[in-house]
Amino acid sequence: MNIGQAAKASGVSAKMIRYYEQTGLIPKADRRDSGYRDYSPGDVNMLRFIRRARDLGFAVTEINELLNLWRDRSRHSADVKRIAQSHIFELQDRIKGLNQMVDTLQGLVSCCAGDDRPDCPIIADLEEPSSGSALPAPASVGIGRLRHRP
Amino acid sequence: MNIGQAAKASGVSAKMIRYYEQTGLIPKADRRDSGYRDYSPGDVNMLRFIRRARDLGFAVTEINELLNLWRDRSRHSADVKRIAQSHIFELQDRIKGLNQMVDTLQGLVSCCAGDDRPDCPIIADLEEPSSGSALPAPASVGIGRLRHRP
DNA sequence: CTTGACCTTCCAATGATGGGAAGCCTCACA
DNA sequence: TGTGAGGCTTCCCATCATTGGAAGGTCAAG
Repeated sequence: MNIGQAAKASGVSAKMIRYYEQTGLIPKADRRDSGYRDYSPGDVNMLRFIRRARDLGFAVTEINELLNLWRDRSRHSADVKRIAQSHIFELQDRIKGLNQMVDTLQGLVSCCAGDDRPDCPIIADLEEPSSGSALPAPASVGIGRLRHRP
Repeated sequence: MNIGQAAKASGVSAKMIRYYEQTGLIPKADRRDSGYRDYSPGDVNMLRFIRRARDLGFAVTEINELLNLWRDRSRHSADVKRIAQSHIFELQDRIKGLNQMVDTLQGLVSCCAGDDRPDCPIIADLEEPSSGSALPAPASVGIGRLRHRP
Protein backbone atom coordinates (compact mmCIF):
# COMPACT_ATOMS: atom_id res chain seq x y z
CA MET A 1 0.00 0.00 0.00
CA ASN A 2 1.41 3.36 -1.04
CA ILE A 3 1.65 6.31 1.27
CA GLY A 4 -1.25 8.05 -0.43
CA GLN A 5 -3.55 5.13 0.12
CA ALA A 6 -2.38 4.76 3.70
CA ALA A 7 -3.05 8.45 4.17
CA LYS A 8 -6.56 8.18 2.83
CA ALA A 9 -7.28 5.05 4.85
CA SER A 10 -5.94 6.49 8.10
CA GLY A 11 -6.91 10.13 7.86
CA VAL A 12 -3.30 11.19 8.40
CA SER A 13 -1.86 13.20 5.52
CA ALA A 14 1.08 11.79 3.58
CA LYS A 15 3.09 14.77 4.71
CA MET A 16 2.42 13.98 8.32
CA ILE A 17 3.15 10.30 7.89
CA ARG A 18 6.61 11.17 6.61
CA TYR A 19 7.01 13.67 9.42
CA TYR A 20 6.08 11.11 12.07
CA GLU A 21 8.57 8.70 10.56
CA GLN A 22 11.26 11.33 10.48
CA THR A 23 10.75 12.32 14.10
CA GLY A 24 10.71 8.71 15.20
CA LEU A 25 7.12 8.57 16.36
CA ILE A 26 6.59 5.67 14.00
CA PRO A 27 9.20 3.21 12.71
CA LYS A 28 10.67 3.61 9.26
CA ALA A 29 8.34 2.18 6.69
CA ASP A 30 9.34 -0.71 4.46
CA ARG A 31 10.43 0.35 1.01
CA ARG A 32 9.79 -1.22 -2.35
CA ASP A 33 12.52 -1.53 -4.94
CA SER A 34 11.31 1.75 -6.39
CA GLY A 35 11.95 3.48 -3.10
CA TYR A 36 8.24 3.92 -2.43
CA ARG A 37 7.14 3.40 1.16
CA ASP A 38 4.99 0.35 1.65
CA TYR A 39 2.32 0.15 4.33
CA SER A 40 0.50 -2.85 5.74
CA PRO A 41 -3.02 -2.79 7.16
CA GLY A 42 -1.35 -2.97 10.56
CA ASP A 43 0.53 0.21 9.79
CA VAL A 44 -2.72 1.86 8.84
CA ASN A 45 -4.14 0.85 12.20
CA MET A 46 -1.25 2.51 13.90
CA LEU A 47 -1.80 5.67 11.89
CA ARG A 48 -5.47 5.69 12.75
CA PHE A 49 -4.51 5.28 16.39
CA ILE A 50 -2.32 8.35 16.09
CA ARG A 51 -4.96 10.31 14.24
CA ARG A 52 -7.49 9.50 16.89
CA ALA A 53 -5.17 10.49 19.70
CA ARG A 54 -4.49 13.79 17.96
CA ASP A 55 -8.23 14.35 17.68
CA LEU A 56 -8.38 13.95 21.42
CA GLY A 57 -5.78 16.66 21.79
CA PHE A 58 -2.88 14.50 22.93
CA ALA A 59 0.52 15.98 22.22
CA VAL A 60 2.92 13.94 20.17
CA THR A 61 5.00 13.07 23.20
CA GLU A 62 1.92 11.67 24.91
CA ILE A 63 0.97 9.80 21.77
CA ASN A 64 4.39 8.26 21.86
CA GLU A 65 3.73 6.91 25.34
CA LEU A 66 0.33 5.67 24.27
CA LEU A 67 1.79 3.94 21.25
CA ASN A 68 4.31 2.16 23.42
CA LEU A 69 1.55 0.95 25.68
CA TRP A 70 -0.56 0.00 22.69
CA ARG A 71 2.24 -2.21 21.42
CA ASP A 72 2.97 -3.61 24.84
CA ARG A 73 0.72 -6.58 25.40
CA SER A 74 1.68 -6.77 29.03
CA ARG A 75 0.84 -3.14 29.69
CA HIS A 76 -0.96 -2.13 32.84
CA SER A 77 -4.17 -0.32 32.14
CA ALA A 78 -3.27 1.91 35.07
CA ASP A 79 -0.51 3.46 32.98
CA VAL A 80 -2.88 4.26 30.17
CA LYS A 81 -5.39 5.67 32.58
CA ARG A 82 -2.79 7.87 34.19
CA ILE A 83 -1.79 9.41 30.88
CA ALA A 84 -5.39 10.00 29.89
CA GLN A 85 -6.25 11.47 33.27
CA SER A 86 -3.35 13.85 33.24
CA HIS A 87 -4.34 14.90 29.76
CA ILE A 88 -7.83 15.60 31.02
CA PHE A 89 -6.42 17.87 33.70
CA GLU A 90 -4.36 19.67 31.13
CA LEU A 91 -7.38 20.20 28.91
CA GLN A 92 -9.41 21.40 31.87
CA ASP A 93 -6.73 23.93 32.68
CA ARG A 94 -6.87 25.25 29.18
CA ILE A 95 -10.64 25.40 29.28
CA LYS A 96 -10.46 27.31 32.53
CA GLY A 97 -8.12 29.87 31.04
CA LEU A 98 -10.28 30.28 27.97
CA ASN A 99 -13.40 30.62 30.08
CA GLN A 100 -11.79 33.37 32.06
CA MET A 101 -10.98 35.19 28.87
CA VAL A 102 -14.54 34.80 27.67
CA ASP A 103 -15.94 36.01 30.97
CA THR A 104 -13.75 39.08 30.97
CA LEU A 105 -14.55 39.88 27.38
CA GLN A 106 -18.23 39.34 27.85
CA GLY A 107 -18.24 41.71 30.76
CA LEU A 108 -16.59 44.33 28.63
CA VAL A 109 -18.70 43.73 25.56
CA SER A 110 -21.89 44.00 27.53
CA CYS A 111 -20.79 47.42 28.76
CA CYS A 112 -19.92 48.68 25.30
CA ALA A 113 -22.57 50.73 23.57
CA GLY A 114 -21.47 49.50 20.17
CA ASP A 115 -22.49 52.68 18.43
CA ASP A 116 -20.66 55.34 16.44
CA ARG A 117 -19.22 57.12 19.43
CA PRO A 118 -15.61 56.47 20.39
CA ASP A 119 -16.08 55.78 24.10
CA CYS A 120 -15.51 52.12 24.69
CA PRO A 121 -14.93 50.20 27.89
CA ILE A 122 -13.13 47.49 25.98
CA ILE A 123 -10.46 49.87 24.80
CA ALA A 124 -10.39 51.46 28.22
CA ASP A 125 -9.82 48.15 29.90
CA LEU A 126 -7.04 47.21 27.51
CA GLU A 127 -5.40 50.50 28.35
CA GLU A 128 -5.75 50.08 32.03
CA PRO A 129 -7.22 46.79 33.22
CA SER A 130 -9.86 47.30 35.86
CA SER A 131 -9.33 45.21 38.93
CA GLY A 132 -12.39 43.08 38.36
CA SER A 133 -11.36 41.98 34.94
CA ALA A 134 -8.08 40.45 35.88
CA LEU A 135 -6.83 37.29 34.32
CA PRO A 136 -5.97 34.84 37.07
CA ALA A 137 -2.25 34.41 37.31
CA PRO A 138 -0.88 36.35 34.36
CA ALA A 139 1.64 33.59 34.32
CA SER A 140 0.73 30.23 32.84
CA VAL A 141 -2.93 30.28 32.11
CA GLY A 142 -4.30 27.50 29.99
CA ILE A 143 -2.17 28.17 27.09
CA GLY A 144 -1.17 25.62 24.69
CA ARG A 145 -0.90 24.10 21.38
CA LEU A 146 -3.81 22.85 19.53
CA ARG A 147 -2.98 21.93 16.06
CA HIS A 148 -3.44 23.76 12.82
CA ARG A 149 -6.26 21.99 11.07
CA PRO A 150 -7.32 24.31 8.26
CA MET B 1 13.74 54.54 28.93
CA ASN B 2 15.70 51.54 27.73
CA ILE B 3 14.07 48.49 26.29
CA GLY B 4 14.68 46.49 29.43
CA GLN B 5 12.87 49.01 31.60
CA ALA B 6 10.05 49.25 29.10
CA ALA B 7 9.85 45.48 29.14
CA LYS B 8 9.64 45.36 32.90
CA ALA B 9 7.12 48.18 33.03
CA SER B 10 4.87 46.70 30.36
CA GLY B 11 5.21 43.01 30.96
CA VAL B 12 6.28 42.41 27.37
CA SER B 13 9.73 40.87 27.03
CA ALA B 14 12.46 42.86 25.30
CA LYS B 15 12.66 40.12 22.72
CA MET B 16 9.00 40.49 21.91
CA ILE B 17 9.18 44.27 21.80
CA ARG B 18 11.85 44.02 19.11
CA TYR B 19 9.79 41.39 17.33
CA TYR B 20 6.66 43.55 17.37
CA GLU B 21 8.68 46.42 15.98
CA GLN B 22 10.17 44.24 13.28
CA THR B 23 6.81 42.92 12.17
CA GLY B 24 5.31 46.38 12.14
CA LEU B 25 2.82 45.87 14.94
CA ILE B 26 4.37 48.85 16.68
CA PRO B 27 6.24 51.75 15.09
CA LYS B 28 10.02 51.86 15.13
CA ALA B 29 11.26 53.13 18.45
CA ASP B 30 13.30 56.28 18.73
CA ARG B 31 17.01 55.67 19.07
CA ARG B 32 19.63 57.36 21.17
CA ASP B 33 23.03 58.22 19.76
CA SER B 34 24.29 54.95 21.10
CA GLY B 35 21.76 53.03 19.02
CA TYR B 36 19.74 52.05 22.07
CA ARG B 37 15.99 52.15 21.64
CA ASP B 38 14.28 54.81 23.71
CA TYR B 39 10.75 54.44 25.04
CA SER B 40 8.36 57.01 26.41
CA PRO B 41 5.67 56.35 29.01
CA GLY B 42 3.20 56.49 26.11
CA ASP B 43 5.08 53.67 24.41
CA VAL B 44 4.87 51.67 27.58
CA ASN B 45 1.11 52.20 27.61
CA MET B 46 0.94 50.81 24.12
CA LEU B 47 2.98 47.80 25.15
CA ARG B 48 0.74 47.18 28.12
CA PHE B 49 -2.24 47.42 25.81
CA ILE B 50 -0.70 44.73 23.65
CA ARG B 51 0.20 42.59 26.61
CA ARG B 52 -3.30 42.80 27.93
CA ALA B 53 -4.83 41.91 24.59
CA ARG B 54 -2.53 38.91 24.35
CA ASP B 55 -3.64 37.85 27.81
CA LEU B 56 -7.17 37.91 26.49
CA GLY B 57 -6.15 35.58 23.72
CA PHE B 58 -6.33 38.00 20.84
CA ALA B 59 -4.17 37.08 17.86
CA VAL B 60 -1.62 39.58 16.71
CA THR B 61 -3.68 40.49 13.66
CA GLU B 62 -6.62 41.30 15.92
CA ILE B 63 -4.36 43.27 18.21
CA ASN B 64 -3.31 45.26 15.22
CA GLU B 65 -6.91 46.21 14.53
CA LEU B 66 -7.44 47.06 18.17
CA LEU B 67 -4.34 49.22 18.24
CA ASN B 68 -5.56 51.16 15.23
CA LEU B 69 -8.87 51.76 16.94
CA TRP B 70 -7.10 52.66 20.14
CA ARG B 71 -5.14 55.34 18.33
CA ASP B 72 -8.16 56.54 16.40
CA ARG B 73 -9.94 59.09 18.51
CA SER B 74 -12.89 59.13 16.16
CA ARG B 75 -13.34 55.36 16.32
CA HIS B 76 -16.78 53.85 16.61
CA SER B 77 -17.14 51.68 19.66
CA ALA B 78 -19.18 49.37 17.44
CA ASP B 79 -15.99 48.39 15.64
CA VAL B 80 -14.25 47.50 18.84
CA LYS B 81 -17.25 45.60 20.04
CA ARG B 82 -17.43 43.63 16.83
CA ILE B 83 -13.82 42.50 17.12
CA ALA B 84 -14.25 41.54 20.74
CA GLN B 85 -17.48 39.70 20.05
CA SER B 86 -16.01 37.72 17.21
CA HIS B 87 -13.09 36.82 19.41
CA ILE B 88 -15.52 35.59 22.03
CA PHE B 89 -17.11 33.30 19.48
CA GLU B 90 -13.74 31.99 18.49
CA LEU B 91 -12.85 31.27 22.09
CA GLN B 92 -16.18 29.58 22.64
CA ASP B 93 -15.57 27.34 19.66
CA ARG B 94 -12.27 26.30 21.10
CA ILE B 95 -13.81 25.67 24.46
CA LYS B 96 -16.47 23.54 22.86
CA GLY B 97 -13.88 21.41 21.11
CA LEU B 98 -11.88 20.99 24.29
CA ASN B 99 -14.97 20.09 26.26
CA GLN B 100 -15.82 17.40 23.78
CA MET B 101 -12.36 15.97 24.17
CA VAL B 102 -12.69 16.00 27.93
CA ASP B 103 -16.09 14.35 27.78
CA THR B 104 -14.85 11.59 25.54
CA LEU B 105 -11.78 11.01 27.64
CA GLN B 106 -13.71 11.04 30.87
CA GLY B 107 -16.06 8.43 29.51
CA LEU B 108 -13.12 6.25 28.65
CA VAL B 109 -11.22 6.84 31.85
CA SER B 110 -14.23 5.99 33.94
CA CYS B 111 -14.46 2.64 32.16
CA CYS B 112 -10.81 1.81 32.66
CA ALA B 113 -10.00 -0.40 35.59
CA GLY B 114 -6.64 1.27 36.05
CA ASP B 115 -5.01 -1.85 37.42
CA ASP B 116 -2.14 -4.07 36.34
CA ARG B 117 -4.05 -5.91 33.66
CA PRO B 118 -3.61 -4.90 30.04
CA ASP B 119 -7.26 -4.61 29.03
CA CYS B 120 -8.05 -0.98 28.58
CA PRO B 121 -11.01 0.71 26.93
CA ILE B 122 -8.94 3.80 26.26
CA ILE B 123 -6.50 1.89 24.11
CA ALA B 124 -9.37 0.02 22.53
CA ASP B 125 -11.12 3.22 21.62
CA LEU B 126 -8.01 4.71 20.12
CA GLU B 127 -7.67 1.62 18.01
CA GLU B 128 -11.24 1.67 16.87
CA PRO B 129 -13.31 4.60 18.03
CA SER B 130 -16.68 3.51 19.34
CA SER B 131 -19.59 5.40 17.84
CA GLY B 132 -20.51 7.14 21.05
CA SER B 133 -17.14 8.68 21.59
CA ALA B 134 -16.97 10.56 18.35
CA LEU B 135 -15.44 13.95 18.11
CA PRO B 136 -17.92 16.29 16.48
CA ALA B 137 -16.82 17.12 12.98
CA PRO B 138 -13.37 15.58 12.64
CA ALA B 139 -12.73 18.63 10.55
CA SER B 140 -12.16 22.01 12.15
CA VAL B 141 -12.89 21.60 15.79
CA GLY B 142 -11.81 24.40 18.05
CA ILE B 143 -8.32 24.33 16.93
CA GLY B 144 -6.10 27.20 17.19
CA ARG B 145 -3.14 29.01 18.33
CA LEU B 146 -2.68 29.89 21.87
CA ARG B 147 0.72 31.03 22.64
CA HIS B 148 3.63 29.30 24.23
CA ARG B 149 3.83 30.70 27.70
CA PRO B 150 6.40 28.53 29.51
C1' DC C 1 40.00 51.85 33.54
C1' DT C 2 37.76 47.74 34.55
C1' DT C 3 33.82 45.09 35.29
C1' DG C 4 29.31 43.62 34.87
C1' DA C 5 24.92 44.65 33.30
C1' DC C 6 22.76 46.19 29.57
C1' DC C 7 22.02 46.93 24.63
C1' DT C 8 22.56 45.82 19.50
C1' DT C 9 21.95 42.52 15.37
C1' DC C 10 21.66 38.03 13.47
C1' DC C 11 20.60 33.20 13.40
C1' DA C 12 18.31 29.13 15.02
C1' DA C 13 14.88 26.39 17.25
C1' DT C 14 10.29 25.16 18.84
C1' DG C 15 5.46 21.97 17.07
C1' DA C 16 2.49 20.46 13.74
C1' DT C 17 1.33 21.37 9.48
C1' DG C 18 1.05 22.86 4.59
C1' DG C 19 3.24 24.35 0.08
C1' DG C 20 6.09 23.73 -3.59
C1' DA C 21 10.03 22.33 -6.76
C1' DA C 22 12.89 18.95 -9.12
C1' DG C 23 13.21 14.54 -10.39
C1' DC C 24 11.98 9.45 -10.47
C1' DC C 25 8.24 5.63 -10.88
C1' DT C 26 3.99 3.35 -12.45
C1' DC C 27 0.10 2.37 -14.85
C1' DA C 28 -3.21 2.68 -18.34
C1' DC C 29 -4.10 3.79 -22.92
C1' DA C 30 -3.08 4.44 -27.79
C1' DT D 1 6.39 0.45 -27.29
C1' DG D 2 5.84 5.28 -26.32
C1' DT D 3 3.66 8.72 -23.76
C1' DG D 4 1.20 11.35 -20.38
C1' DA D 5 -0.93 11.83 -15.94
C1' DG D 6 -0.47 11.35 -11.54
C1' DG D 7 1.86 9.40 -7.59
C1' DC D 8 6.07 9.07 -5.14
C1' DT D 9 10.77 10.73 -3.45
C1' DT D 10 13.71 14.34 -1.03
C1' DC D 11 14.68 18.96 0.26
C1' DC D 12 13.66 23.54 1.48
C1' DC D 13 10.56 27.14 3.10
C1' DA D 14 6.63 29.29 5.73
C1' DT D 15 3.61 29.56 9.44
C1' DC D 16 2.87 31.84 14.65
C1' DA D 17 4.67 33.66 18.97
C1' DT D 18 8.31 33.07 21.54
C1' DT D 19 12.76 31.91 23.44
C1' DG D 20 17.72 31.10 23.23
C1' DG D 21 22.34 32.22 22.18
C1' DA D 22 26.59 34.33 20.07
C1' DA D 23 29.40 38.25 18.91
C1' DG D 24 30.14 42.73 19.75
C1' DG D 25 29.04 47.79 21.33
C1' DT D 26 27.55 50.94 25.55
C1' DC D 27 26.82 52.52 30.08
C1' DA D 28 27.48 53.35 34.97
C1' DA D 29 29.53 52.35 39.26
C1' DG D 30 33.62 51.26 41.61
